[in-house]
Amino acid sequence: MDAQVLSKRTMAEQVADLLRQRILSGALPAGTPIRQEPLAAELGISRIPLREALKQLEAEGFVTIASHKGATVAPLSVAEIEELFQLRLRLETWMLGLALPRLAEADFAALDQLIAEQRAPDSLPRWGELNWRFHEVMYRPADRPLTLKMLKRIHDNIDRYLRLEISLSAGRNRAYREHEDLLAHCRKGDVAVALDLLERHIQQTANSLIDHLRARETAVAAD
Amino acid sequence: MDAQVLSKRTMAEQVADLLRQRILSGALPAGTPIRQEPLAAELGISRIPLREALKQLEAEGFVTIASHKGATVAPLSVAEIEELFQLRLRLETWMLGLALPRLAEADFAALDQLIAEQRAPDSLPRWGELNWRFHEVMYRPADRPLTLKMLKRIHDNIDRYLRLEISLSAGRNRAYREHEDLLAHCRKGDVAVALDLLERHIQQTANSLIDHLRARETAVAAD
DNA sequence: GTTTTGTAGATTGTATACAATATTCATTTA
DNA sequence: TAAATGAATATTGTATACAATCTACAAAAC
Repeated sequence: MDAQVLSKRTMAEQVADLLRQRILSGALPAGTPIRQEPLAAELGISRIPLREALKQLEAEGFVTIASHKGATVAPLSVAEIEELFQLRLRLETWMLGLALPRLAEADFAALDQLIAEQRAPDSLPRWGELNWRFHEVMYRPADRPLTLKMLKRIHDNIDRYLRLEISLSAGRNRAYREHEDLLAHCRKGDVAVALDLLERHIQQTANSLIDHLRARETAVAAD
Repeated sequence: MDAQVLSKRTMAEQVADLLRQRILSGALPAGTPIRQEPLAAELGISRIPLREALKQLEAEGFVTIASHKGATVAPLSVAEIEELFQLRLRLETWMLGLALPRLAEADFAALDQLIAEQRAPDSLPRWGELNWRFHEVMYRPADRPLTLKMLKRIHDNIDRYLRLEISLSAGRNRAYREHEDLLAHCRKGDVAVALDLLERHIQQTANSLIDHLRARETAVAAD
């Protein structure tokens, strides 16, 4: 039996999950104001649990709350996105270095499976989730749960911007190839090469996203 | 005029600050259950803003909330404290490397001032704050605001345990000497030595705290 | 015409009241 | 005696109602 399913979840928790999904999926893009009364009415609840959900999402970096003014979907500046990628670089190379010697055959099999799922034709809406799970499986043996939680938060915040760019499929195919390459070298236990590939993978992702965002920025400014 | 002072702060914010202070000062030690009704009554408010404050503190890592069971001051395991120190090591050496070439004379003066304050006889209750400000001034020129915020959170969570050990004054004096040493080499612009000293400073702090905690743990277990 | 002021409406913040869940402890049963 | 049951109590979760604050726009002052 799954305890999560059985345990009565609170309204605030369910609402937080729902809104998080809407933000990650792009249904609520950055900057969207969140009015409490209409949203609570739509969800059929009062504003109290909604406010608690918003506080939770604020802590996760998805929402900005200004006293007496309300909540909006948090925008990330290009500088902040760059910083998040730099954090990923530092933390993930550390984690992979710790985890690599402890990766077992079951982990490699799971990673193969995830790459296959990512390549499936209808996987696009689950791209962010599958991408994170790939990285998570690699880092979990490092046995650093707080760091892993931090990394998930960083990934999620990046992903809602990456989504725009990854739908173009060119970057997506590159990411899959890099995952395969990285996995192959992890299997061989080639630590130095694996860390180098991971570093480049993160760098590449950062560069293509930031180029894309800068292009959009100037396009918007030219309007 | 200071906008912060003028802006009307919400009850939830004030309560969060108050509780955070009580937790950091040790007035509310780890594991203490937080009952909403009595606490709200003591503060002269309703449970609604108190609940929002608790949600905020949960996000900051100071409080654990279990549905329908209530909130407690979050305990940190020795393993989690070790992980937090390892995160500090990675993030702070990175930050100092970025910041060092950009540290100006005004920064060095501020750091001198902070060491002097730390050495003042009545500074013990402000130890955590002064210690963080010393590190913060060093890292701020790195211009990585998200990382800086993350580090503050880590420092605060460590500090409420460090407080127990630092009151013994032996470790405190060691910390001050290490700060002075580190500052001297930063002034000289000696990057390699400064990074090495910072690394050792964090390691030393971690070791003495963890030894202390392990000793207490076995002492308690022997009860 | 521009800026300032003031008021009405919209929106958030919080108190109160009630519902849902968990805990405690006396009672029963094996 | 020990485990199981269940009602009484305590505690948290949420709806409703009201207070405080902000926003937008019209009127007044310069």
